[in-house]
Amino acid sequence: MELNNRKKREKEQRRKAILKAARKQFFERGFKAVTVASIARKAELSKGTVYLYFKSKEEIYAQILLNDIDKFHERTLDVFQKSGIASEMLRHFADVYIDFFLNDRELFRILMIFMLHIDSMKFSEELNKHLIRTTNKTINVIESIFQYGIDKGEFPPDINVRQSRNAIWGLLNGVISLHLFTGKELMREQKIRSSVRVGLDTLIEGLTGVQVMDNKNFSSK
Amino acid sequence: MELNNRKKREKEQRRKAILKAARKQFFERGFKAVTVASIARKAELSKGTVYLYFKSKEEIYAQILLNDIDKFHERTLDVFQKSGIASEMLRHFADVYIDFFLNDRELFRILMIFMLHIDSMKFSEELNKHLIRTTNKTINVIESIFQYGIDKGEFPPDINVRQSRNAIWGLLNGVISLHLFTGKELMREQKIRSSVRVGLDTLIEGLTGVQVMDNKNFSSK
DNA sequence: TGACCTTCGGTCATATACTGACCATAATTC
DNA sequence: GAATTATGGTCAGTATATGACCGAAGGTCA
Repeated sequence: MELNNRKKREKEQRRKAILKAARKQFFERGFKAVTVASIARKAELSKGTVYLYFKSKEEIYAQILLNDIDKFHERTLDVFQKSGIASEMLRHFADVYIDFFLNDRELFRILMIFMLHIDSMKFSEELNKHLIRTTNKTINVIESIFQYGIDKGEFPPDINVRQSRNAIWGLLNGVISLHLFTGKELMREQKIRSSVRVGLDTLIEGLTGVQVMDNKNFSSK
Repeated sequence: MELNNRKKREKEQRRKAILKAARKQFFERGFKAVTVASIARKAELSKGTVYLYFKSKEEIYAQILLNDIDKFHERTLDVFQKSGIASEMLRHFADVYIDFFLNDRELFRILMIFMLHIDSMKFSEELNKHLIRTTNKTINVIESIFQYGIDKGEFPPDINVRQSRNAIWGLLNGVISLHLFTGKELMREQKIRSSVRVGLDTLIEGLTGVQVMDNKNFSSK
């Protein structure tokens, strides 16, 4: 049957309600501790109905993670709009990265655990692949920035793009992981930003030999 | 089956959607010209579904009319809150009456036709009874005000309450009908209010012998 | 006038959506 | 390691929605 608008709207509403209820619970209590029944209850649906919209508990989790990461990825694409200078793009990227994960620590924690212990996670092959692919899309943004810097003559043509990308990625994750996993959770946002800024500039200089101009105002939004 | 909240909410939503779609069409094009199919279409439901919520086209119409009148009746009850003086209550009643019908001319038109040509309307006995009963509830508010005036000593005890009530009711309907059914639809709201005011005060004086104080500010909202 | 056509209120068999008791299995308890 | 509990996933049963269909009423035309 041809679905009319109302029906479509209502289906989407149900889907959203399930995802919303699930997201809250997963991020509060972790994948394991949350039951499908409790998701259903919160979404004001029965368990059976949840399974009409998603084929498994894991699929719900997957859609939440992948959707969140996608939203993040989309935001990182802004860096190409805001500036024509590669080093500024990298700074902008770092800002977006920090913003996003400061506002969604649990997602970051999950992804970190995923990346660090990929073998021990018992997600399906399917979800693993998706997560890796989606994560890579984001990592590649960094690579693109370096490539852009080379093309524009801002960076020397002989730098190792791949290695540079990994270094930046590692720096960002390192600082934020430190923040999340050590006892230093209360480290102030501004502190994180400034340590990332310093590390970033140093790293860019080391990788490319380019002296990054000291623009202290840059991070102000 | 025990209906959970979501189900209840959604049922109410459907009902509201049908009534909303129907109300608009009935008041724009009249009872006859509107088809159940078009109501259903506007409410984004099928004709069959409309009949799950209402047992006939007339029942939909009935609920709309009765509900509108009930809302009106409720508002007229305010008169007992706002003042302890019967003549002011009558003025207040007139204000509410005018306000309501200026904002809902079609309902008024329908009721007028109903009252004037009750025999020619082909509503069911059921709806006729309801309409009359509901209308009477409102007329009785006027009667109550007169009774209150007598009890408080504001009006002489020997006035004919029933007759007074009918006179007021007639005055209000007369002025508004004139406005609606003659070519003078563009007569300004303020004009109607002032002609009702003058007529009302004169009528009260004639009926009760009480000189109504000339309080020109009364009607300001 | 009466045969034909159109329209529309109302019905109902079918289709879609939702539910929660149930099942198999894995975790936990004792 | 038997017994109990907890939970992901299934499915037969129920509730809700749909639109093709029917009959009556009114209109049209010869």
